[in-house]
Amino acid sequence: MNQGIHPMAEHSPLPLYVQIRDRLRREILDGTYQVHERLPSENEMMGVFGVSRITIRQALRDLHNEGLVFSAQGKGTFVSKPKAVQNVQRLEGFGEAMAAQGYEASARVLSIQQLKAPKAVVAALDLQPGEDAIEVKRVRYLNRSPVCIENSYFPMDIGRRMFGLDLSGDIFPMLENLFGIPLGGADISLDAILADDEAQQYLNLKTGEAILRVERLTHNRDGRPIDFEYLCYRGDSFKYQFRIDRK
Amino acid sequence: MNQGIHPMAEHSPLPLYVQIRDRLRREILDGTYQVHERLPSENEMMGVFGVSRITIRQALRDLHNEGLVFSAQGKGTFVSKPKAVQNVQRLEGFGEAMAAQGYEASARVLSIQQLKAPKAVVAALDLQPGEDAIEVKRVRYLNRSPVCIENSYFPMDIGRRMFGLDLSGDIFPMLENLFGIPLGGADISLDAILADDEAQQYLNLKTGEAILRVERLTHNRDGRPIDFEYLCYRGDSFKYQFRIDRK
DNA sequence: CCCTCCCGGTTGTTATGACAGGTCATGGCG
DNA sequence: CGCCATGACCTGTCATAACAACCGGGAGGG
Repeated sequence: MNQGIHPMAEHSPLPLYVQIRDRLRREILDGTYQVHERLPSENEMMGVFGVSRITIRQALRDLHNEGLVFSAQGKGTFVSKPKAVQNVQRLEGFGEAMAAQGYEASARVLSIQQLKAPKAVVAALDLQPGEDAIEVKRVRYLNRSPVCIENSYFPMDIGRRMFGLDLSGDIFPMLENLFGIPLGGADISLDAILADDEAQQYLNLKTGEAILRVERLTHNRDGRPIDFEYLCYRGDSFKYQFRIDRK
Repeated sequence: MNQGIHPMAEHSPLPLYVQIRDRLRREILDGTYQVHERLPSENEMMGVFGVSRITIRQALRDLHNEGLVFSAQGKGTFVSKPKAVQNVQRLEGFGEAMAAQGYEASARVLSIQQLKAPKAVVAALDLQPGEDAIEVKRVRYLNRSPVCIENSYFPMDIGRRMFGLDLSGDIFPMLENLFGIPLGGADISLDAILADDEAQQYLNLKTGEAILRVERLTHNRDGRPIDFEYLCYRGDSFKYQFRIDRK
């Protein structure tokens, strides 16, 4: 068995279902499987990948949750229409959103420091004038290319707990699960600006290129603002997508 | 077995994992389990519900996808956060949104014409290759300053009815009230680009200024795409704002 | 010709069993 | 006293097996 997917080739910590899921997703996205085309049956995949049915189903289940495939009992599993956007009524961080769409996201921490909160931060986080805040600067990578500079500001009682932690992952799950802060919603504001020095340096941009700037103020469930961020995306390599409904 | 959950009590077509999932969800929402409280372990639940572990895990998997619980290997499964508050963002046109905020908005129609739909429009509106569409080009003004160029594409059956109408107002209410088309939702995509000739001309921009570009595909309530638009906003005079919630 | 029944194929559900890997408390050793 | 090894407990992953529910087409009967 395990002819298609190598079982645990020494240093292959990735679970089998993850390998299969990612491969199927790649093949769906690159057109190997057309929209509404039937995927091989679970039984066939068992043979192809040399794994048991439960493993195949686990991979398909994830793809189903992502909205990439749908199943019909007695008929098979099919590629669904290529919806560009799905999870958008939901507040998600960059990494969460990208992971949900099958991209490989990572972050590099540039700095974390305590400073006197700038005016905009004071207003956003509802601080006292002159109060300190914690600033976290990160660069976001997508498929190993820098796409976003992220400047986050936290109130002291939350931000001080971040020193010494690994901030290269997603912050939202960390706030929720590690800090026990239930997140509520976020106010988002988007505009377009020209690349400044910082953007040119970290995003490898030339002078005069366009930047998609996002201001995001995230609240906890009680409505207290807890995270104010500036996100500067390369205009040529990122789109902010979402879906809204009428009434 | 099956002491807690009755197996298939005559007319109980609900799968066991659905019954367990729904019961756990109810208990989470009504406070039987507090936020961040540990749920019984999978092993314990096997005994309580009298089912196998795979069934328990299937129930927990669904709750996990709903964002109600999260797991930590070696520790247990925990309640993540209370119920979902769906604050749906309302789909509004430019004029509607501006009027709601007390601004004075107007529009000038540059052109309306029938043409062979460009590729992106064909894909968005789900047309046949080579099919015609109606294009409406407008400039949007806020307090008498131009802030947005709006290129809208409609399928023929809808667009042809627009000739001769006054298009200087809002299109969405027109579609709903005059045409009797109930609107559903819209997929929105934002990025940043540099001003092109058209933008420079109509928005009074210089070369090399940043543009906030919005692609908006609006559907009717049945899900049929009926309006595909490119909106190009001056980066320095307009912000796109909205609010989203975390599940 | 048409309708029905059946059968092979497919997904849906569930049981049992096993091992890997993480967490945590306890207790023994230095 | 402090450190760490150990084991109990937990979730994560995967295999094998079975039956149910459903779909589609073909065989057979009217």
